[in-house]
Amino acid sequence: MKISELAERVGLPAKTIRYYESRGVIPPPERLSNGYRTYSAEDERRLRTVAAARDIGLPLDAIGELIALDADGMRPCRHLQALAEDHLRDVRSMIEHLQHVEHRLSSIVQLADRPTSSTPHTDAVCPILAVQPTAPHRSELVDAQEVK
Amino acid sequence: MKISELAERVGLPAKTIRYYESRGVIPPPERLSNGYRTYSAEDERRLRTVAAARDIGLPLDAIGELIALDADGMRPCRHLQALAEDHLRDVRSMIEHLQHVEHRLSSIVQLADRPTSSTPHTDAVCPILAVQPTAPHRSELVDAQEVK
DNA sequence: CGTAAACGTTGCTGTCGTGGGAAGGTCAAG
DNA sequence: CTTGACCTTCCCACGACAGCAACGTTTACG
Repeated sequence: MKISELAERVGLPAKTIRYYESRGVIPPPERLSNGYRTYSAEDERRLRTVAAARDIGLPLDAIGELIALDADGMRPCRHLQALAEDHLRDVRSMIEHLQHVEHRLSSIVQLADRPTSSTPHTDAVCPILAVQPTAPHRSELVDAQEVK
Repeated sequence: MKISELAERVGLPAKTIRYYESRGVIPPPERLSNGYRTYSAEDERRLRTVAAARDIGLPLDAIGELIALDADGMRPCRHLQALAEDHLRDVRSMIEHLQHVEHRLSSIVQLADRPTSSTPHTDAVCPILAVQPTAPHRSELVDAQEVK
């Protein structure tokens, strides 16, 4: 199986598969005599695991450790559990934060709907932005997620 | 007011202020004879607006347009409203997505808690990852948010 | 047989919003 | 005079890719 067929079957761009290899997330596959990568069913299984782990937002480095453990014949379930617990905390705080932002945004939209009567011309660039900021503190950058 | 004082008052690192200037988010300030940036109260007002807009997750380019409108003497409230509406949609879909992820993660954590009896040794790297994937489709990358 | 399309390969750059650090100029205090 | 606290510019790194360049290989067709 060449890279574009694997890409088709797993639903990832071929470029992404090469990137995962270069990052050490998946082991380098065999090569044909012309230098083309050739993949086994085992490789496909691993790549599907990578995709599933990526879909829940785990970082590639952590996924790479899971795959490496698997390649060593270990069952990385304990490891995965720990990762999932940590990430679950992060996801929950992200949700909380986004709900604050959602609330702020919807009040901005509503305020902007009214005429200037209820939006006093303060000295701010835009009065509706002058409402109390959501986050009194911030520090940790949390990862991005994909949505359709 | 020099840059570190402005940074202190607004609560942003001086480095970030210079970055905003280089990105065209804020206009370049006056310079002292020695080349140091010097900021007015007007500049501080604008920077606070930038910080408030950034806290709700607006992209810097969009914020830059708001500030530019303000610098041209316009009230960018209509513009802001449109931005907020669009972003509100994005934020809501991000929240939805994260809630799916949260659900997946918590079921992974629970499954991993049980002994192998309930986690059949499938051919997957880790059986608990084999559960139905959350997102049947995905495409659009949505922005990251900050949390503490 | 030539050639064009459709693959494959490597490598570089850009995204977004910073943080970190280098290498150097300026200024006030001791 | 030196130390330390500022300021300046510039470059590198992050995560997870996407886009493009420039090139080699294979396959199909006239």
